[in-house]
Amino acid sequence: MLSKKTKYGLKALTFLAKRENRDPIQIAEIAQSENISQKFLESILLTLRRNGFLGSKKGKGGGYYLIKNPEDIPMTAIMRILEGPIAMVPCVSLNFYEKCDDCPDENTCSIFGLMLKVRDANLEVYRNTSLADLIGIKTSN
Amino acid sequence: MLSKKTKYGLKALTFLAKRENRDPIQIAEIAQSENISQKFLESILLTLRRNGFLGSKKGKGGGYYLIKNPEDIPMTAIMRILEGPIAMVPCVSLNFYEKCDDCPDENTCSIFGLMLKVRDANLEVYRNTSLADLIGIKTSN
DNA sequence: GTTTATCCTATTAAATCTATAGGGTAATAT
DNA sequence: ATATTACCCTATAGATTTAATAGGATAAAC
Repeated sequence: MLSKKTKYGLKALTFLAKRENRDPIQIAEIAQSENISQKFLESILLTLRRNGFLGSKKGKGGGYYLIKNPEDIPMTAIMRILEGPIAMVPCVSLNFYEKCDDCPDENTCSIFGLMLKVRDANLEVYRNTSLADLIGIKTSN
Repeated sequence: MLSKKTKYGLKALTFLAKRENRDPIQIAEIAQSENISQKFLESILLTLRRNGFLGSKKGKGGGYYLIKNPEDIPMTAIMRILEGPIAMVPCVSLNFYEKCDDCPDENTCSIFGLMLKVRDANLEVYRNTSLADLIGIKTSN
């Protein structure tokens, strides 16, 4: 399941990406427009700023704004920050590798190969999708 | 993240699939061999039996056994039973469709298209992998 | 210096996942 | 028959994660 955190984060990012200019937008405006708890969204935007996706400005006329071109923000980056590892098990994760505590040996694990294929399939999608693609015409089907 | 339920279920299924015959195997033996809490595994096997993957026999000499050929058990089926929907959001789910409560319109939702692609990528993998594939030689990479 | 709006940590509330408890039921062996 | 074995089944407790809130600190604008 996609967490609300990721969902809200993506909605906020697309909201900002859709705008013609990069003037700061207040949290309140995004929250209201996208139907998101303002405080919750606040913590999400903070995370996105700390990870280099957003810039912010304090005080009157302040708010958040995109710091990069939407074309240059791949889904892999956003998903890893908001949702965590793309892999379903740590032992096949590229960026969050960890040994599975209950698995004695990856080479004999029956699930390992499947999880590898799943990871690659998801990576393929996320790598080939940027924030810009999300605000464009909807994908077919 | 893959739940322990699914992980344990898959391990139990592969354990049973690997055997040469289809004699009943006790829960205790599977649990011990795969390092799984016996009571937890019990409830998982029960689910798998109720969904037509396993048969069971009571009393002495009883246990669980595979009811189908491993080749005829696609990952889609197992994942849906144990892990739930393959889609990350209900609005793109084939078998568990539901409208997202916070989304006014799927046609204008910026995430919809992405989630559709992710779902299809995962389906592609799960549809083309059977339980038999899990006990074979490990996938490359 | 007052207002505005982000910054930041901590805490609570809710939901989900994992595991256990404890007795019921049916099959087998003797 | 009856004792034993092993699955059947529901409920519940414990642990973890997710979602949301609280409340003040900091910095910019006017």
